Amino acid sequence: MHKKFDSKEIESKWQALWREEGIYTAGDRDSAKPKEYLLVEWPYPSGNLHIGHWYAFAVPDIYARFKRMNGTQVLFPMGFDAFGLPAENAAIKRGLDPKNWTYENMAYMREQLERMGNSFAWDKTTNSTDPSYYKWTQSMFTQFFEKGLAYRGKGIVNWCPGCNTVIANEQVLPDGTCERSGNIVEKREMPQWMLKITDYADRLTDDLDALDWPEHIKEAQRQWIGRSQGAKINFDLFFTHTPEANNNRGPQGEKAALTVFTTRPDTLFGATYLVLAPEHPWVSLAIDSEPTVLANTDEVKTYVTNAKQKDDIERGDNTKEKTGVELKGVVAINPANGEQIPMYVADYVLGGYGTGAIMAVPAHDERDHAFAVKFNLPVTQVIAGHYNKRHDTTRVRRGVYGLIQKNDRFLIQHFTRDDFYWLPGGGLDAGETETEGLTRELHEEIAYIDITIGRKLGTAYLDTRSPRGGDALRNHSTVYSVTLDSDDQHEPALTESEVLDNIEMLWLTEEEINKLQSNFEPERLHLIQEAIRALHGTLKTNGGSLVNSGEFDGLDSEEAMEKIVAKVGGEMTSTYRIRDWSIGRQRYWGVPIPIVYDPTGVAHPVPQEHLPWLLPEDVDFTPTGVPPLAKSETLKKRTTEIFGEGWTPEVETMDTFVDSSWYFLRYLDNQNENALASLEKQKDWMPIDIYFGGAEHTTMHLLYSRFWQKALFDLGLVTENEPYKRRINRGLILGPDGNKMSKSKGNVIDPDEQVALVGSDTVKMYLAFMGPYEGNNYPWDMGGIAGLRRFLERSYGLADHITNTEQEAVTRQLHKTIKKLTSDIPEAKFNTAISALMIFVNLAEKEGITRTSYELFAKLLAPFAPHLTEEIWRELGHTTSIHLESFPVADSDLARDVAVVIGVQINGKLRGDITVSPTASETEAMAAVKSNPLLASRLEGADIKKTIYIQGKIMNLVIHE
RNA sequence: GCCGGGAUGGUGUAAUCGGUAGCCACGCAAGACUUAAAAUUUUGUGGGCGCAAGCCCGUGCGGGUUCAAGUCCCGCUCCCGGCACCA
Repeated sequence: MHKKFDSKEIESKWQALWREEGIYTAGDRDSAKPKEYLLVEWPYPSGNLHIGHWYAFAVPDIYARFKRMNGTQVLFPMGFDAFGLPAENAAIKRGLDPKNWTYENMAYMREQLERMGNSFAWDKTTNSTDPSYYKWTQSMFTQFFEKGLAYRGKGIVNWCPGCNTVIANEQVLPDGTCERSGNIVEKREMPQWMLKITDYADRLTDDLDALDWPEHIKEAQRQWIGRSQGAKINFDLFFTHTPEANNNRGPQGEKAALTVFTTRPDTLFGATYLVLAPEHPWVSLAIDSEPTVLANTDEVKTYVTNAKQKDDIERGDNTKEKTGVELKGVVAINPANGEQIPMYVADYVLGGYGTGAIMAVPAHDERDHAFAVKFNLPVTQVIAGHYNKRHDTTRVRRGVYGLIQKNDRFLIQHFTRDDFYWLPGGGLDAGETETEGLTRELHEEIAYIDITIGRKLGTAYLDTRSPRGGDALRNHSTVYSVTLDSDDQHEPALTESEVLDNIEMLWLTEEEINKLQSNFEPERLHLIQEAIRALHGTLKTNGGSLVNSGEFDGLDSEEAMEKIVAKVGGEMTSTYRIRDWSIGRQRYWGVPIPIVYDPTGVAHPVPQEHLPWLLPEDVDFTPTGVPPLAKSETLKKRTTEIFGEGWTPEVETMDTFVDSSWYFLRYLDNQNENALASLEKQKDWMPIDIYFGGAEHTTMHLLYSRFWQKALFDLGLVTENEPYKRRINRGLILGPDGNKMSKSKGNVIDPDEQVALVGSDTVKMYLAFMGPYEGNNYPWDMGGIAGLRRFLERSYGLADHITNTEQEAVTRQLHKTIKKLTSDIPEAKFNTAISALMIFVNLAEKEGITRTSYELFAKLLAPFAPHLTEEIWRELGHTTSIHLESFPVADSDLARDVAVVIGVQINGKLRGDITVSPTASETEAMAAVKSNPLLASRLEGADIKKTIYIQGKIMNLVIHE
């Protein structure tokens, strides 16, 4: 019978002692030890710990404790992100003071956190609402302001009617709702406090490469920042409706011109019209100009008005038909060839991206092509080869393969729907499927890629002087130029008949290729597969070359870019999807923006000596859309007293993401009154070695705080350019029904209840055992947690199985377990580590265990079950904490097996197994096979052609039967 | 559409420099203990055939490479996450 495991009693007893002895106090840096800074996301003090908090904090504690026992000085702090709307909303609803509400919650939650039994360094704690904290938030803000990094900008902002405040782009979900309240976000035009995160877009993208983060997070940030490299090119305008407008020069005497942004300057010769976004300032100027420069002002005006009323979702629907209106009476001059091209306003061009104006190249852009077809605009192909750069990051998959075979060579090409629009036919015949249409087209005229046995020999491409001349192509007047080797030596061009005469052509659909795979003899099939693979590699790197581009004809598209930009006086540049971070909030419970306005309305930062710029308390914070701080008399009075009559305070507060952008720095030096954190303390601890957190922060907190750190770095206030070396994203704990926990679904698991039921150690181990910590979501399973409780009871009960001597197998298993834990825990593979502990207990319970081994086992279990192991440790007669002990080191001899069971395969099929030493020779292993009657009988009279023996793994015999 | 990550028993998962697929746990079934139930405990548990020894099949689907494939290669399907008329 196992010993009674009174988790409640054990937990409160040892928690009190740990607190009393301060064994988790971080104190000062001890340079004799290596350091590890482990960070978990500080919680919002909502008033109650939920199971997600447990998953977020209790499981990383295993890692922290393991590291500590391994002689590392660990910093594992905890604090509260305590500003924010819930406090204010609770205050409004129940007539409370947000500050009291927040501080009571923090006190209660700290108790709950202590009952978790984590090894937090409470001596380093901080919270964002403490004036000694937000003094520094404000100080950094004013320094950003002085550097021009914080500014009051005008623009269209996201207004959340639920929160009664502006929110940042990152806080708007893809469906257009608010990340906090779920309300549909409105667009409003108003002045806004912004941080210039766009200035750091390049560094935020480039520096990701060196971080030890999961690739999907890095990639999500890259996409969010959305850098695209290209060029800005000016197009001069020419007025035909009001020719006198051509004489109007700008302030510098410049002609009227429009700047477009393009990622494909190499296709400039193919730009056959220009498109402006409805929001483009030139459009409003043209509408309002006197005398009017447009021949169809009213039509344009109507279109623009309608377009602006459409919401983002409607405009973002790229499946709908393109709309637009020509700007009659003005044309643009293509700077490459001097041609006059028409101009349009259309809502498929976005005002907020690039320059809000594009050059349309319908031959090489799907959207431009769709628009050109609808408005009957010319399509000029300027890149030869089927390959469309727009899709350069991807490999084509769907579509049609063409396979050309000549002796041992295969010529294979693969086409997709995107190739249609410049193919001579340009579309499908009636009743034809896509595949049929492509096949038909490709039978007639095509580009070739020459592949042989997995090696790229060279490329060939379709070279036509008459890209729109579908008829000419149909009549087989195409000239194929063929490059025969990878050194790009151009062979004399072959005529089409030369090519066709020498090659046996097979045009295959995907289906047929698949069929081929089953019918071809293996050797040839292999060749085809290699060829297809090489083809894909080729497609990825081969951008095609220029045609119909004057002096640039024949140039590779990649190298043509800069040359064409140089010729037309453009500028190579990048644009970004990311917008500046809007941080002003029209609410009360936040950090006051430390800005005052002089009597003329100019903004000035509040000087350092007046920080913290305290949040006033005489405020009615009923949300009306008017910032509550505007109603504070004391704030007004304070401003007047310090700065003089006529000066007024800024009345907005900061987004709480600002508070959490630097909290990890304050932990390091939470008492410092002269700096946010001293550089010495930062050198001691930064960067953060592991940041454990949730997926929801990928493009918000994680991006903001990286930006903040870089901005501080440039100010010389921090020692590191990147805050987080490694990031581990955990998943979600779902309700027992597999759904996200929510009160309305009634599937919420209360951790306090669970702890009362089975104990803190059990809850923690259950959460760690469910599966890999990184990534997955797991439903709560009542049976599962009972299993962990049983395991701990049996671990405790091992005390009843103590013997004077133990079987060698037990000792060996113990050392194997040490080895397994030592490699699994650093990789955050807590589930397999626990599984190893279970295997050991299963064995030890059956076979008996010595007291020495039991002590070692207790230490192994200590990071996972800190309370129970402390109890076991003390019962074994120790007077100091087990958590001050060192983690056991595996004896490499004992951790190795003396004998292993390995499988024996005959002709690749498992037919039995043998027990041999892991270092047994092939002769020894063969002897073992022979002594196995079943295996021996199978080998009787057989001719062993080949023996494959891998020590400790497998024996495979190939025989003639 | 593009990018990133996945798919293994009834369930969560384990095993990837290719080497006995299913460790550990849950669940389930049968037995022991009990008046009974719970708890505990023993045994079994991928599917099929067989009294058994054993045999056949099996890691989303179709192929391939290899003595040997969950793992590598080619093609596909579905699921999760991110982005999306971003020029």
